[in-house]
Amino acid sequence: MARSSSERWLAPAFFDRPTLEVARDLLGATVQVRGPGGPRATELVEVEAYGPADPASHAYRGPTRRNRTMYGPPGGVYVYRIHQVVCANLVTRRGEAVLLRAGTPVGPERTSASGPGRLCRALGLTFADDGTRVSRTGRFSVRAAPDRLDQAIVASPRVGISRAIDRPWRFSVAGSPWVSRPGPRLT
DNA sequence: GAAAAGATTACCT
DNA sequence: GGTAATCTTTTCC
Repeated sequence: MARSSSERWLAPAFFDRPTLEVARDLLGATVQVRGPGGPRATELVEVEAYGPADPASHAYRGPTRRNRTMYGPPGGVYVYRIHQVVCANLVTRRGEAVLLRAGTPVGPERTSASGPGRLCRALGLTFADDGTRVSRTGRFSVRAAPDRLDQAIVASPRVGISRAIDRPWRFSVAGSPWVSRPGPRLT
């Protein structure tokens, strides 16, 4: 699916595509979360794909209590906890998802969204959001990236995993100051 | 039922 | 650059 107008909200069908394609197309997209204090939004600058037959994926060993959302419909929001922090993914095809790793600062406070835990905290996402679905008018919505990104997309190894560390399935916007450390590989 | 590991972050030297 | 915090899920016995 090609990128479309900058005002287009992504429908669940957008996520029903190969995970690597979805991951790349999410760079530059805007994630918005509506909450009691008003909507909070960030423009994605870094994501990671967790695909099929992927030893690093939470779904590698099949459905479990934790990863059940990954087996739900495309466009689902899979939230998991790690070390007192929550991280958010968008479900693509069955058992696959894209981890949201970093975005531009959020709100007038310019709260940091650089890093998967900080991104969730900045948007006000909690474990209670696990299992919700992307929708134009709901709590969690995603607006399409511009037709053409100003900057190139960089592929590099994923962060913080111990298996399948060779797969370059981390995608980031080249030169963005908000990409989480230690920064994308330059090659 | 117990133990280990973890898609992280903050703070230390 | 290294490590502690901190706790749930998973995995193994």
